[in-house]
Amino acid sequence: MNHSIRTNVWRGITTLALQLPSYTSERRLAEQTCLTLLHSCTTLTNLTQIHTLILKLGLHNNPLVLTKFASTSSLLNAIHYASSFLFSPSNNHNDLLLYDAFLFNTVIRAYAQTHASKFKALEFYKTMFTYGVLPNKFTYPFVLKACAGIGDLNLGKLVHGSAVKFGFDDDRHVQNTMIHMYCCCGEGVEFARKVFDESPKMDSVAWSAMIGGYARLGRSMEAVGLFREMQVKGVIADDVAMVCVLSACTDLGALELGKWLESYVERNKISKSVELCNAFIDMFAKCGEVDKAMKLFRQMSSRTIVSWTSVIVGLAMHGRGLEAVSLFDTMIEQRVAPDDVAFIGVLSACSHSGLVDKGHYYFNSMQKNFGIVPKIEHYGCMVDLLSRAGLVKEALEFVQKMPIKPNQIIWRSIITACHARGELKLGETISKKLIRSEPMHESNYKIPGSTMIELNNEMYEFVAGDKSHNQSKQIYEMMDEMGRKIKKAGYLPTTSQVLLDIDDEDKEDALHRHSEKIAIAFALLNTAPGTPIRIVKNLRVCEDCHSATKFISKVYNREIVVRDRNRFHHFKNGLCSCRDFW
DNA sequence: ATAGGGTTAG
Repeated sequence: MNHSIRTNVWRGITTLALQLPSYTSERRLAEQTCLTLLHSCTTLTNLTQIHTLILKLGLHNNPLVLTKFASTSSLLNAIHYASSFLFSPSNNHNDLLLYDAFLFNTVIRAYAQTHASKFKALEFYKTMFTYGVLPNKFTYPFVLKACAGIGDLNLGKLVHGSAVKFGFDDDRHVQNTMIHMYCCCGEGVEFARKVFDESPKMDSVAWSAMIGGYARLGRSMEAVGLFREMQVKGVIADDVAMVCVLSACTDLGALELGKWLESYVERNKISKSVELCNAFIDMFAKCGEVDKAMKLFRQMSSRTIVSWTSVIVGLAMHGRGLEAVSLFDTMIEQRVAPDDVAFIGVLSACSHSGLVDKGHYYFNSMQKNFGIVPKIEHYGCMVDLLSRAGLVKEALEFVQKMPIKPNQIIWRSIITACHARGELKLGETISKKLIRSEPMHESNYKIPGSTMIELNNEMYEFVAGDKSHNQSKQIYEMMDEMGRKIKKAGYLPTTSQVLLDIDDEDKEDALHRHSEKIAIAFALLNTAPGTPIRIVKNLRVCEDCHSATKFISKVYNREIVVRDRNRFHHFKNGLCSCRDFW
């Protein structure tokens, strides 16, 4: 129905309804009228009119009308209004027939999908028992979804127990939501796995719930492993399962796997939903192939804000800030409304490419032109932008003027800038303050550095000084050779970033054993000459590794693509795409 | 009427 027809129908039926006598004997007509009205109700004003009408016609104890009222309210984000009417004392509470499971399910569903009211869903789940209404098999997916949103394991177990008690735990939908719910509850994954393993017939939904659960927790290897198991079991993935496994693949930086997944989609004719395309864009960008991501983006027939943001963030990560910014401008020209995440993307693009004025412009425009209130992340981007550009003083002033309390991330980007700019005293002062106010921050320095590399469909992970690999001997010989060759080419070790209190020779040795050098040696040993090497670091690349990798790319004539915690470095012929600005 | 999904500063 188009808008004007809808409005006319609305007017017509309203006129008719108001002519009905109160407590009309023609209950069916009154009921039908109300249901039709609710069906075409699109505004809150209409809803309150219908409310009045329901009372006038004495339909406040008609379950059919009440349920429709609840679901319409839910669509209009007004479930609170509906539930306070439905369960108000003026409604006849003694009439138990008034409420049925369908009505409660509608209310529970509405609250479960409303962001801030998951607890309300559980409240109504309890309320249904006090009214003597028993849950049915449709009740549990809604309640479990609310539990997933709350993320409380004990609550989840309680509802699980309840579902068992009423015999709904063998329902496929209930089981699948149960898996999802447990995956969303901190320590619950193992419980999810138990439900998953005990399910007699696992469909694609169950697999995606479990794979997605692992992926969200950063247990990407397990996610990919489970996807492989799924293929062995002969279950064909659908687009949602693909999104789940792709997010794990993206996390691992496993480009070969990503390409294989792309061909899997083609082979199995999986529908290319917007979400799936977005996941592919993100994967290609974060596995080192932004151009491929751009190509996919251009081919998409319809895009969402997430598609734009993914490709903007992707370009930014590769240091292609100008392209990212111009894409953002195109997006605005095409009247796609940016959201807060899109602004984080464009601001970080400015930051990584030193576009200070542009950054200021976007930051100011987000509130002025788009009514988006900047969050701590946006302030963080601005501080980072100023800090990286060497404007440490301006960054500090910005922090002092911001209306939000700065967090550790913000302080750390200033400290990093201080080190880079030789403002050691200032950096130290801030560091000391930070340690005093947030003693926990030390834990951040204790994450061990590791580097991953994909080779022949296998992921290899190395930590500093790693000797666990069976090629270890050759790897260390290769590293010695690398060291000799790059020194000859002019490489000088940068030992200033080594924090340990040891002498220079040992410091050099410590650098020499950094995980990314091990991974590069491993790659040089196992890949064909002239082919690109791709590695993924879990931390920011250190200055010495950055310098060494530049030399390695030249001496061994290899393109080396490094993804670190924040961004990409493309090393080629002795130079890096970040132009030493990272 | 019911289940699983994408982008986020360093």
